[in-house]
Amino acid sequence: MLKDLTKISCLKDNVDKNVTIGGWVYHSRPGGKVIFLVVRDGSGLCQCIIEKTAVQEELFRQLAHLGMESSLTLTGTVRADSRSIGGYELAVTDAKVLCESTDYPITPKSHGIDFLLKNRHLHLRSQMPWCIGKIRHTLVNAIRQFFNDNGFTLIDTPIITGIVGEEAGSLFNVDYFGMPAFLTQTGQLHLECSALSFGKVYCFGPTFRAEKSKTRRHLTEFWMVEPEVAFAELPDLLEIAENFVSFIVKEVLEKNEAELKTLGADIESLKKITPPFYRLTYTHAVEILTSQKTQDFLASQLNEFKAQKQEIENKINALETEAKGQIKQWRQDKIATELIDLRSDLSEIETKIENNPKHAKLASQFQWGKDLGGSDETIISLMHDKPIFVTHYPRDAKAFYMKQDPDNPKTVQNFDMLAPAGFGEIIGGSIREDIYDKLLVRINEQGYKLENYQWYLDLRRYGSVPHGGFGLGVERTLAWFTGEKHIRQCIAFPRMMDKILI
RNA sequence: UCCCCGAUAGCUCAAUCGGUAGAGCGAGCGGCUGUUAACCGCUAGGUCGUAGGUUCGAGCCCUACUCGGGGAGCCA
Repeated sequence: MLKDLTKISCLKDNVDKNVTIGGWVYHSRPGGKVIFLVVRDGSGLCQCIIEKTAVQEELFRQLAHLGMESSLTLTGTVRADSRSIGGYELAVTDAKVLCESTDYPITPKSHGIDFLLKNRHLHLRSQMPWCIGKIRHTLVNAIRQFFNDNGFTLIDTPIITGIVGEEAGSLFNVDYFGMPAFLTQTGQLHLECSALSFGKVYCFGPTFRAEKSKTRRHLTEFWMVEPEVAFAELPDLLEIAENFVSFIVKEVLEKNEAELKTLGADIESLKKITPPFYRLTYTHAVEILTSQKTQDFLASQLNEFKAQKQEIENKINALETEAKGQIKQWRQDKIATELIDLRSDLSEIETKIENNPKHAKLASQFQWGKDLGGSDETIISLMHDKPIFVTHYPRDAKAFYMKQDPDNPKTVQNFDMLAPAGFGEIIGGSIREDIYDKLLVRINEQGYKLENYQWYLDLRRYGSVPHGGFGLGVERTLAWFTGEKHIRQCIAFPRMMDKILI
């Protein structure tokens, strides 16, 4: 069966030939003498034309009544037609229905997020999840390719672990034959061992955080890639990170331009993502945040938001006035749909207007020593058109293993990479403390049990070298590339706080 | 844990001052040779999230709860 089928993505190579495709009804527009069936097969969409005179009468009747997501095979001649989606269509001569679907829950009209998540097992067939899935595939491949081509060795770090990376206690507990264990929140500590064996290593897999964060940037299970490099100093890491991010952007742009367009991604901004990225110290970032320039920037943003709000309100008023007049029913419907969209835009812009002064206040009152908050990152991110490295955070705000900066002992040699245009943190990383005595002090300061870290200290006892690494979140990166607002759309089966679907 | 918003047909949303519950999509039937979220006609579809309260009368007002969305903290 499979061998007899032609993939829709290959129709362009089969013009004027007779082929059979197998797929699902994505959209149906039955007419009296001609039926338009848009069929998807996992490789693309194809409009199939069934003329009443070209097929048997009973088959025509059956095809005219096919519900969305009915599965079938269709045989016919491929022809180029600019009116068809994808530019090619199938003039059907025969078809075989495998499964007739009726009452498919997901309709061509808009749905709420709750409904779509409850129907995730079916929603996965829709265009948006499909496009994101194809881009994710490219992204994951590009990530592996970059590290494989640059001398890194893949290390599969454990998912069940007894060690805790950072002090955060928000880990999932596992009852491991009566012993306490956790689902991993990072492969870093295992990678440090590995880096002292292989030199350059990386791990790539799921990671788990039991943080009670219900936002569009959080998942409890997400995928992270973490390189770790021996003999590396901070500038080395930044260079690897910017080359890495530039490479994966380039790959996605090359291989998924059509999907990016369908999703409405900002392709022009993505094309700007090339080395070098901006470099900013934490101290400099604080100066920016508390500067008049930032206050002016936020004030101008506020004005822009207000202007946008006014514009949306004007549109709403105009449509409401029009709807009150004597107009055709179809126009009424169209107005109703537009109003729903506009009201949703309006509510979003109102939130921004409400938050702007709060963020401005937070930024202006920012004190050296605190970790950068989400809104602070967003402000820095909005002020740049390329990714920004923020380096040298205060030692007290960061994890115990980060290496102290010799030039300013109050800071550590770490970095976050912020995606531009308000997307925020995509990467977090650091040089690790490689001096035995200093690490010992940090472990004691944190009040950690020394016996749990003897093995970690061993790495500093036997052939310690400067080393470091970083972690990049796959779903956040994907959200940034695609312009998707919710991170949960960027994984096939999202796991969120208080919610496991299938 | 805290703050804000919401819950009306399978889905997305209306319902003016508290006064008989509405529309589109989807489903079913019929019509239409080129449709692009097609269009036109007809049909079916409701315990207004749950429990109380105020009132002659509650989808609308009040209280509590449940569920969902957005945000803070934390983070990739």
